[in-house]
Amino acid sequence: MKKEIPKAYNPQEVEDKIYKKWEESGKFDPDNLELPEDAEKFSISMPPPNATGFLHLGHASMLTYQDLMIRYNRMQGKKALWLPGTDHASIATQTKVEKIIAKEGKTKYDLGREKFLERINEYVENSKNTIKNQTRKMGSSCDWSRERYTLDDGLSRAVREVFTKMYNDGLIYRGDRIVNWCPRCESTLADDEVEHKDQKGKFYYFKYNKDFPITIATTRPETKLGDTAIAVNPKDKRYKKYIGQIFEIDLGNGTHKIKVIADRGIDMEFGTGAIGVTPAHSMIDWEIAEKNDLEKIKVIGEDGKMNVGAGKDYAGLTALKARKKFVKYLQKNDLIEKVEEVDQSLSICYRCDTPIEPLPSKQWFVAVDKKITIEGNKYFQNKSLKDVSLEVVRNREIKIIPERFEKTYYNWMENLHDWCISRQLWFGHRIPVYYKLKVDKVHKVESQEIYIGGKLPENDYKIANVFGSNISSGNIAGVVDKEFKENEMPEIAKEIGASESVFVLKSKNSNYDAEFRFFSKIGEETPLCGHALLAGATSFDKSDLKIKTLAGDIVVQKEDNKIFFQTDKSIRIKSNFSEELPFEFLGIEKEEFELLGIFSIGVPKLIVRIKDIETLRKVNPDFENLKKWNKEKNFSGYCLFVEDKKNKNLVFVRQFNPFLGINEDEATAVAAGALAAFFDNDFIVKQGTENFENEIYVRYKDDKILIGGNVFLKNSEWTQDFDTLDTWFSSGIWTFSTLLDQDHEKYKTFEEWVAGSPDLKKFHPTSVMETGYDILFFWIARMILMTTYTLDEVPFENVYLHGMVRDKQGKKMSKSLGNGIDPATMIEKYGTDALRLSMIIGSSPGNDIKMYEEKIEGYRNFVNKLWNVSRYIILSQKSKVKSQKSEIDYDNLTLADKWILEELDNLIYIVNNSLENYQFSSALEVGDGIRDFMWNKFADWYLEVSKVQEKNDAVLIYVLETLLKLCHPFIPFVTERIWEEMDKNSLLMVEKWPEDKKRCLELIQVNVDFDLLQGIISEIRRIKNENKISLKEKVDVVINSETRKDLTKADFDVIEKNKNIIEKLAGVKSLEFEVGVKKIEGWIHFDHKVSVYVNIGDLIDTEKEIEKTKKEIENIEKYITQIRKKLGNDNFVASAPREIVEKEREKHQESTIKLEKLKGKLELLDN
RNA sequence: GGGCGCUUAGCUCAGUUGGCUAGAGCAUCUCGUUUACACCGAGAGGGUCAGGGGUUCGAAUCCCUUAGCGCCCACCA
Repeated sequence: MKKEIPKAYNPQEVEDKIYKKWEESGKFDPDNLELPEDAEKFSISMPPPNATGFLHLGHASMLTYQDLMIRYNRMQGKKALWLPGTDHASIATQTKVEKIIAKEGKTKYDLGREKFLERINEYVENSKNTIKNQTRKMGSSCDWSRERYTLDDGLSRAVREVFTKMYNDGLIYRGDRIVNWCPRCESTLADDEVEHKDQKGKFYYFKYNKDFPITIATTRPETKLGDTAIAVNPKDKRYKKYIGQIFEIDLGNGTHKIKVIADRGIDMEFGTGAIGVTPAHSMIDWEIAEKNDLEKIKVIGEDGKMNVGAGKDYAGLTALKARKKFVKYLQKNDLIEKVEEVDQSLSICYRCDTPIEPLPSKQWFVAVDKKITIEGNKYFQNKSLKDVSLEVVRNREIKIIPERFEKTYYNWMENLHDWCISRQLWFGHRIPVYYKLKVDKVHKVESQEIYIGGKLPENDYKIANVFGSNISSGNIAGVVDKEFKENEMPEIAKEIGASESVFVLKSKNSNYDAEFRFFSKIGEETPLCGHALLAGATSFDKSDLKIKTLAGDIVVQKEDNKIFFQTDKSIRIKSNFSEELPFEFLGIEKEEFELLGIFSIGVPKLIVRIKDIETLRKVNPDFENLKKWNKEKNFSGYCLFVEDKKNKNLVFVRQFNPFLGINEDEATAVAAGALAAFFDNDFIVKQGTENFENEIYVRYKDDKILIGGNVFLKNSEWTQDFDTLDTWFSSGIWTFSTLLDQDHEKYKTFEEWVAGSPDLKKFHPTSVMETGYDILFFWIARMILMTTYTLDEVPFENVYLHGMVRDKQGKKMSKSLGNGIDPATMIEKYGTDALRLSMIIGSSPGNDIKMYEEKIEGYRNFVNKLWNVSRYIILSQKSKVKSQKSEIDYDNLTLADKWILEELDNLIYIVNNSLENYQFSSALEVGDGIRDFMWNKFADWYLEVSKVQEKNDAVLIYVLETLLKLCHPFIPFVTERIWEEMDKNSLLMVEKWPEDKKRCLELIQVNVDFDLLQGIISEIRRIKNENKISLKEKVDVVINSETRKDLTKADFDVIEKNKNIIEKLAGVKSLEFEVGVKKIEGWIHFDHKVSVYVNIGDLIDTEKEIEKTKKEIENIEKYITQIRKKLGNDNFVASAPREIVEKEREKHQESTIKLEKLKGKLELLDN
């Protein structure tokens, strides 16, 4: 009764079903493994794939290695947990979604923060599902019930808790420092998120002006507009005399001072030996400036374009254009000495390849060098994060495989600078810092009250809104819904902590609709206030307002959303004022703008709406004339903006203040305040620039407003920091945040939470962290840093680093090169098992692996071979396998049985050994691995023999079962499927892993004997083959030994006993053996152990055989000479180990015999 | 500039304290549709272990050096 088993293994039909079966069994969850309490744990935290896009071969390889380890350990009876998840990957995901919406012609500002985040979440949901499905496709036996996402509620709380803890321990601080800024992402980057690209560049040698005594050299002339010093080496004789001198220069952007300073770090050989110090736009210059207390002039803005600091000739230009312009300026003034071509490395963003601008900025940092002591902590006793992170690897608490990466790790860790963790991205964990303004702390940002982590306290006072670029010049505008009393206002201002404040009060005085007070300093009333007007005007429904101010009465008219003002004192504004606007100074036609309103802090300004963005770009003011005009009209400038027709929320504002000179911050504050007031706080105001100097984006609706890094408070609530945390901050706590009890609300404190999380106790530290070496720094290092600190234990015991997957040429796979292989396609074509094998075989820790389709195809054959081996055994069973409980009868085994059992035992040992040492490839293919056993030993020899001798089902089944177990971690699908076919009512996945029994007392003899059989069979086959005799054609064979020395009685017994095997496998008609025969008819060949005489008459090609034999003789003579030389060397005999010498002697003897035989053969052939 | 790695058969790679005439798989060539498998079987050919030097009784393996390739780090302004 034969079962139907397909001839070829068909993975497509099998894999999904098998995976479902595993998943439904619940055995991916270690709690369902029915193990004793004290069973050893084995846990892996799956490196969370980015929640973006698809799984690529890199993921496939990672999943393969981890699944392999998990399955191996699970079968060994350990509590095996593989915890899967995904990472929100803020910068990568946000960039991706930005690209997607760009195809729709939109930017994130078009959508606004909320909608944009919705879009991202939608996208993430989608890719998470894709990733999960593809992870399943790979056969990953991870515990889906414990799946996590970095933005999960629990994980997010963990982030806040850790942040707070670090803050409280003084390890997190907010600092004003130079950071890496990506203009495209509009965000900071950590040092290691910056990549470098080699580039040709020009090296300009020039002087600031004709009389300047020192020439400097630079590749970025445009930054020199922000120079405040020249640094030279103190030993440099050329410049010594200038050190300490201060020069005044003007590069066309106003005068500033240049101080000549000494710095030992300056290379005298390089360039001119003098460098222009640009504190705001170079990391090293920043440090020099810090040391020397230099002024820092910012000339490039967050958009990567020159800002007002560079002067009006440059403001708004891209750095590149500004460079050209500045070089032209230098040429015109004959200041350039020479220009050289040099190789330089350009810093680019690791996510979008945009060149990085170093910019000064206020950001949050993790202090890595600060030494702290935590009571009762085994690591932190006057140690820094860096100290401990180094220590745990140095003392082998964490082992990195391969070891050489430890050096890399040390090197990186030792050079680590404070880690900038704030990002100006929208997607991610908001920094858990809340700000609140208070009276006595209002003057400096540094003294803002800060609330870290957790929930906010109750509101304790009320402000209508606050605006201002910095607190010292910050403004508060409010509508106070109560009767105005003469001396009340200063008190209110004090109470709410305004440094400058405006109040609009509803008046009961019938002459006025409102009254207002503006306080330029606390308690000091002043007459001017544009925001007040706006704030006030918008607070009333009436279209005509009469407002009382200290400056006089103002009439406000609202018409079609426009507001017109008329005052009797400071400004005369008519409703037809737009006619009077100096549009000609702006370089645009009058139809292209309209007056919208007026506002002011000190001096009134106009607010003008421009028709569209294009028009706004055209604006090119004539400052000289504007200045004059302003003076006449008592104006200080304009605020121009464009309202997006489609989306009312998008507004670009451009501020001109030719009268006072432009102060970015103030302009921002003014515009922001005005607009916020005018539009009833419907906007977030974000300082930024696109093409214009001093422009402000009023970008989207929210209840929070950010102005130039400060907050715009509404309703006096605590306001959370707008920035998000570096993605790696949350990844850094991944190993334990995922194991914390997700029902976290029942724990009040972090300590309680940790104590109340059983999984954490059970599975942490994780056993192995398996990942690519490319994220050693990004991730591994940060996990070590964060976990040792937070939990007082390491995140993992071992780190296994795999290499990158590359194409056949060794190139990185990438979409642009089109050389990528899609794992899904490969799985479709060849099956997951084949793909997995192609990942494992030929790979070694830390080394890249080359991947190409032919390789995968090759391993499909491997899988199929196993399938057919099993098919044969299963089909050839006399009785059903199911009831096969019969033990192997060890007393009744044939030579082949014994041989295969010993070989199998040896295989178990090899596989175990390889896996324990993370040598996955060698378990399978290298040397005597699984492949060799399965294919070359079991299939090619044992199964063939078993067709000849009486079948020993018990042996066949035992070997197959064991083989399947050994194969399972590598190729889980096919093995499980075969297991089914064997009618086992169990899952192979949780079968017990084989142990090598070391029962091989007979091993050596068995091997020798079977080797003899194989040798004879191979020899006969070879002879036939070389003489073009079909294997099928039966020949007569005589096996002979000239002397008893090389072929014993026992050998003859073996041959006799297994005669039928030789006859069958080698195609032999009659087999005889003799001793001492010198010559028989026909043809002769020698093996090293036996001589085989094959009687095949005339069919031999004697010439060829003679030649071959001669060559062989030559070779062996050479070899013997070598050995003799060795043995003749007294030094060798004296100093080499005894067993080596003994081996050499044996070799000598054997080859001498062989040589004699070969000579005999030649003699026979010659006849 | 500093660090790490690689170079072994046409290709992909093993070769773990230095000791089999340096091994696999793929590809090549020859023969073969033998009732598990042509996604197969039987056999064969193919390497100055990148070059040079050194240590050693003995080097693919350890040291030095040269060349080529690759990667990482770094503030050459």
